[in-house]
Amino acid sequence: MGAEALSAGGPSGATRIDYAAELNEQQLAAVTSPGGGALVIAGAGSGKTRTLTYRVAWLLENGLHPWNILLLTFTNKAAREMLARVTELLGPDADGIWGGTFHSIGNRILRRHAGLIGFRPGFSILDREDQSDLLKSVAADAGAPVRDKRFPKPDVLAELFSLSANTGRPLPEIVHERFGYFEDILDPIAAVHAAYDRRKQAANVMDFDDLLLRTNQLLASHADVAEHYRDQFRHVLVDEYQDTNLVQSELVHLLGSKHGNIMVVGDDAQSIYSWRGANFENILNFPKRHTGAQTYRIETNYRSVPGILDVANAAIRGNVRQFEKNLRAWRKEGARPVLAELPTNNDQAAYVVSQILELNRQGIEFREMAVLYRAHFHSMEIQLELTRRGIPFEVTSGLRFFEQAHVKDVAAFLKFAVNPSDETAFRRMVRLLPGVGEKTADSLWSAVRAGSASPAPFGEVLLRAKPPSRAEKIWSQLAATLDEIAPDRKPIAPDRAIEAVMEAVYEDYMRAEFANYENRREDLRTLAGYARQFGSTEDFLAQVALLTNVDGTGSRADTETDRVVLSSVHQAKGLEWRAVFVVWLSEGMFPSSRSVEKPDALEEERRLFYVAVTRGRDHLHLCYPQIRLGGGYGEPFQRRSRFLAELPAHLLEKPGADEKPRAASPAKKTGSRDWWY
DNA sequence: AGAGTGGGCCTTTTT
DNA sequence: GGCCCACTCT
Repeated sequence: MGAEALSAGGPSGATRIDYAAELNEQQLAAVTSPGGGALVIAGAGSGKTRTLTYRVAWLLENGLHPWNILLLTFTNKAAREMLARVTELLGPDADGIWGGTFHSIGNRILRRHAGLIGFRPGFSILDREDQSDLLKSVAADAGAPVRDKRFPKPDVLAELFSLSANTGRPLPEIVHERFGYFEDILDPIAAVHAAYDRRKQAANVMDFDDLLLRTNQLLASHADVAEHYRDQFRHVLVDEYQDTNLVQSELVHLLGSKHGNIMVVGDDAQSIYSWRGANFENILNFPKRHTGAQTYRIETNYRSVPGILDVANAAIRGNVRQFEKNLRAWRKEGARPVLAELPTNNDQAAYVVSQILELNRQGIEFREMAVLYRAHFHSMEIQLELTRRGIPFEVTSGLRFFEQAHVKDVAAFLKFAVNPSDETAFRRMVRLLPGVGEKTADSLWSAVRAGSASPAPFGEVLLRAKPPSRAEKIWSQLAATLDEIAPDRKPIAPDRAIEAVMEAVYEDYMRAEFANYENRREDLRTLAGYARQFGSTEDFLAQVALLTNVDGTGSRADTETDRVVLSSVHQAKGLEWRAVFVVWLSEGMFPSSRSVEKPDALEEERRLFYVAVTRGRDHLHLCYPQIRLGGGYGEPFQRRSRFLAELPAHLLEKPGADEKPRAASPAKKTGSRDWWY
């Protein structure tokens, strides 16, 4: 199946890429797979992205039209990188591939056919914060006991509903399994759930989960639409398959089943997102689901020195449920990983920083080094120490560009102008006005709601509501602004709309509200510049919702680029550094105390450790403190992580003589455990 | 509505 | 040790 598309030879004639020379044998086998189901198990650092991009190039060179390829990724970053690399290989011949995140592809399909499932094409997208805002209002209206301390907060509700959506399992099951303490209030929770769905439909808004669920619903209920896309996508390729959830694998199946050419690439050993619904079974069961599927393994690691890979292979051995595999080192020699046991967390920080300085003296740039940890608060002392010693660093956390309040505020005006049923946007917008809080926003919305669906000018519609006297003047200004950015309800270009909103109301607001007004104004200027490339405000808003990345905006880009990276292991996936420090390898930290009693969760922690270890190219330091100082809660005495205990001792070295940890108490390991508790 | 205070809680995160 | 939330007071 599908092979007929590939055998004819490309219309453009001569092959330009020498696949056999540029790929190793295992990569080549996957790249030139005849079609049908294909599972590519790609170990860490084995050239997974390379394989996938060459596969796309190979398909195109063999005559497939770009339009017939669907390339699904998990993140925007991966999508961009992949498409850029294909373009690098083939140039404009690659234009027209359907590539992107699951959500963006869902969005693209739904924009065309939303009408068939009770939405209108101009629907807006709720991000997590919008979702919480709406849920708060829905819960109150649905008569849920929100004043009861035990009733879940909007964020928790969102988590619950999302987990149910992404795992395809009914709410009661999710509650029973993960939120047992809510079981006796399941009824009101379910009522909120149902009301939330109705409210979204009425407001013509979708949350992130809807972009997947509704796409599946559309394809399952409208055979003609499904057939159209099934025809089109002769080859479906999926990256990071181990992180897909049930809904996503369903979508892959719905779109790829006609031609059956589905290639999924992933590494079961790096599946670290089950807690948010990823289904590790997808990759384990792929061969069963797609009978006749070929399995390809790519196991040569080009990244790390052999010593690091020995540790990685030993680390993952403790897991039961996995495809058997063994990373083979391509590199021949290098330093052995170091096990650094430090007396306290402060010593740990001092050790890491002194090692960073030492490696820097040896010629490794700061940006080539990373400190990885299980949870963000583990980085505290390291940050202090780096600051103290004047070493530049960056922390990969915090708000993303499009999640910042001022960006979302301005977007709310545009959202409402495009979709006047969007009550979340309306609420956000009016709450910027003086004297308007939650209650007033409610009453304003009920006054405006009916008219907002009519084609009347906003000036007229908003007149029906009575704002607090303090806000009367600005109220008419708001109406005028809305009519300015959507005269006759037709939105103008997004960049001009942003400028209009800033000029009319938002600049004044920012100046009064934010100490860093200048920076924020600069952000919005950047946003307007970014918006210029979009044909319509609707497209722009969909992108803003889906693309939560900061990069590419860079208005306030730090000039210092040589910085040590501090990152959670989750966020480090897919990246690599010459030197990697893994800190807080103690029981209860890594693995997290919440996971130690659940075997599945513990296996995931172990995979996480595997991910951490395999980020390092030349140097790896595994660190843990024996005593935790200064921490407010929990046990001060730390025990070495079981993940370290599982490693054969000969794989690890003691810290080098020149940078010995300060206190030298030769720690007793076993036998003295009772002493700790 | 908004500022101020005390109590409880404390992974990981993309879209 | 610090943040977020709920509650109180103005």
